[in-house]
Amino acid sequence: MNIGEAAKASGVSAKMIRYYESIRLIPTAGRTGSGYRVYSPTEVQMLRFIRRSRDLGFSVEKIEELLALWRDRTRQSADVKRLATDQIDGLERKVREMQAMIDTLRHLADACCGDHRPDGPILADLGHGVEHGSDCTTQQSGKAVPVQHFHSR
Amino acid sequence: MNIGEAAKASGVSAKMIRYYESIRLIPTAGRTGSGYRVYSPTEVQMLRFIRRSRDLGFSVEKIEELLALWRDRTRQSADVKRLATDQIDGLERKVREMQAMIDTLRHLADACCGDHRPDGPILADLGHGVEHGSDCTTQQSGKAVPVQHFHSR
DNA sequence: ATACGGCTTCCCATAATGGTAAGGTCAAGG
DNA sequence: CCTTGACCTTACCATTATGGGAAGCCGTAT
Repeated sequence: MNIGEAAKASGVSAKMIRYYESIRLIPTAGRTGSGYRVYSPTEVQMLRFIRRSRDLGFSVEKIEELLALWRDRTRQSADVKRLATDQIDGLERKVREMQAMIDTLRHLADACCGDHRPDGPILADLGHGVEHGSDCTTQQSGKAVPVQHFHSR
Repeated sequence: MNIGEAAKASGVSAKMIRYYESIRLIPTAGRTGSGYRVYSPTEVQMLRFIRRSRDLGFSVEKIEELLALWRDRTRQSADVKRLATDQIDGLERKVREMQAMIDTLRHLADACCGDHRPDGPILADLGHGVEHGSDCTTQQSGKAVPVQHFHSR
């Protein structure tokens, strides 16, 4: 199996397979005489494992741990469970942060009539913080909350 | 006001102020004779506007639009409202995706006893269990859902 | 033989931010 | 007057995970 076939079979792009090899997430692939990488079904399976883990939001760093557990015959399911619940906690924290942003934005949008007046409360609020007596105080201390930014893909 | 004071007053790091200038999000700052950047209260206010918008999850690209509206005296509040609701929609979509990940993970974690048995269902599911003889029926669609990855900061 | 498609490596780009290094500047104190 | 320390400047590098592209080799079908 060459890299293209392995990519199709695993759902991981050839580019990413090479990348995973370069960062040693996966072992160095074997080569044909002419230098083509070759993959066994076992390696494709590992790629699928990685792919699925990425789909579940695990970072490459976490996947390294998961792979170690996967390979380790002496692993204990509690270890795996801990990784999973940590991941859940992280995701839930992010969800809460985003929900807070949504609440504030909805509050601002509701106060904005969407009409043709030359000024709405949103920009004023953004510029001056709390104004108009609005209680957009979901914004806590002066310290910034780590924020995720999203680009549509 | 030099860059350090402007940073403190706006909550935007000096590093990021220079970055915003370099990408032309903010106009080129004035300089003292010796080359120090100087900031007026108006510019500090713009930085605060940016900072608050970032806190609400707007990308720099979106903030460019918001700033244009902020500066444009002929702006219509409907335009601002549209940006806000678009942002809400994007955030909600991401929340739904993450919730789906959480559900899947919780399902896996619940099925995992957290005990000392040398194997749990999580790894088998992630890897499609080929190694341990289970079938591949846990596999869903081959198409990936766009996924966010989170690093704790 | 030739063309096409797949493979290789290497370099570049993304978004937003932090870090570091080498050097100039300013204000206070000896 | 000179030193010290805090602050400023630019420039470069790193991060995460991924895609794009070029230049060149390889394999197969016509």
